[in-house]
Amino acid sequence: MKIVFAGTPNFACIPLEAVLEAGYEVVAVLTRPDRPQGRKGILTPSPVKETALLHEIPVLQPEKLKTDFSALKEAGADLMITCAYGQILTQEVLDLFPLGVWNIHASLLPAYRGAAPIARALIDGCRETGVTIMKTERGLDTGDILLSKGTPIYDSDDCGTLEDRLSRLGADLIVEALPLIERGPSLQKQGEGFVCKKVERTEVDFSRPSRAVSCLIRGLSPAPFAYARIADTVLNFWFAEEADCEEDVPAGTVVSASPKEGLVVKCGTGAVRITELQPAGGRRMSARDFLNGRKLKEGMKFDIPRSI
RNA sequence: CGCGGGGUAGAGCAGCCAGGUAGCUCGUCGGGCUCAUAACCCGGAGGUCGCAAGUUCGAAUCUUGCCCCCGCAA
Repeated sequence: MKIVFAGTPNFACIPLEAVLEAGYEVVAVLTRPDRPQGRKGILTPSPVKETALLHEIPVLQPEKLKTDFSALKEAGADLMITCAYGQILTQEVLDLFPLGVWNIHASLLPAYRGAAPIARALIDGCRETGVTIMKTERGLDTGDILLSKGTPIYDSDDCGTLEDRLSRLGADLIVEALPLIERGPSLQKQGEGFVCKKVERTEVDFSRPSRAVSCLIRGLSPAPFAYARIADTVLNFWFAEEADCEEDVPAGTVVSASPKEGLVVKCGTGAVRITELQPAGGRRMSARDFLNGRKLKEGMKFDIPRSI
């Protein structure tokens, strides 16, 4: 069975390697074109491309798949696996594969269809999410479901750790799914679901409840980050946990700023303890290290963004 | 030429503008106090001040060039 693997970000790398390790013949990898990255605008290949090159698999990266899929056709694969590829597939492309196109999606469909299911589930405070293998159709993640598996979301998770776990889960599931697909699987239709939007860099609104703040921070870490302003500077937050707070002070007030107690900020209800952060121009550091520089004192107040 | 911050002890920072003894918080090591401690007190070790050249009697500090790290924006 010849397979094309379509994917772009890190999330797709482990599934790709799993498919290879399981002994399948991946005849080509489809990924988005190299993009300029960082301050210097260096042209950077996608993580999936790097993985493909490592395994000496031909890489296809059309700017517009919609009009430029001749190379994909020539690959002559029986089946395509998609995993966060990043371009919409047309019916013409879907029809290229006798055994169909199958998607690895990082949510328990039909919840969290779309762009940023992992971050969104975390931000929304979900206690569980998962991975779904389903048939890729023209609709946005609406195809019939073949397999799915859940995993708990812990308070110790951020988007990075959760993505990593889901990526491994997706790898296991796709390896489990391929034999089923060859045999002609039975599928389950999706129920009523919803689409989630891409995540953006977001200013923390400390007037919200502590859990909402903590989930936002963790959901946007390690990118694109929840941030806040204080004392004429911007802090990116890498990690936060909920904390107790008896004090009756306005939301956004720094309740504790000692290396021992950590950086505790009052929220609308409760408080959060920022444990990992990054000042503008600086490296990521523990709150302890940050506070050792004595930049913050108790009683100072974070800006609260205007109502959204 | 997109905008900007930074490189000083193991960590996080101050000192630089107005050149002249290497400072703070923490960690670490040793000692003390204590029933005890992550608490408190005393003491110690630990630094090519990113690199190079220049100015100067004297440079972390001023000048020039270079290297590296990072935030925003794309």
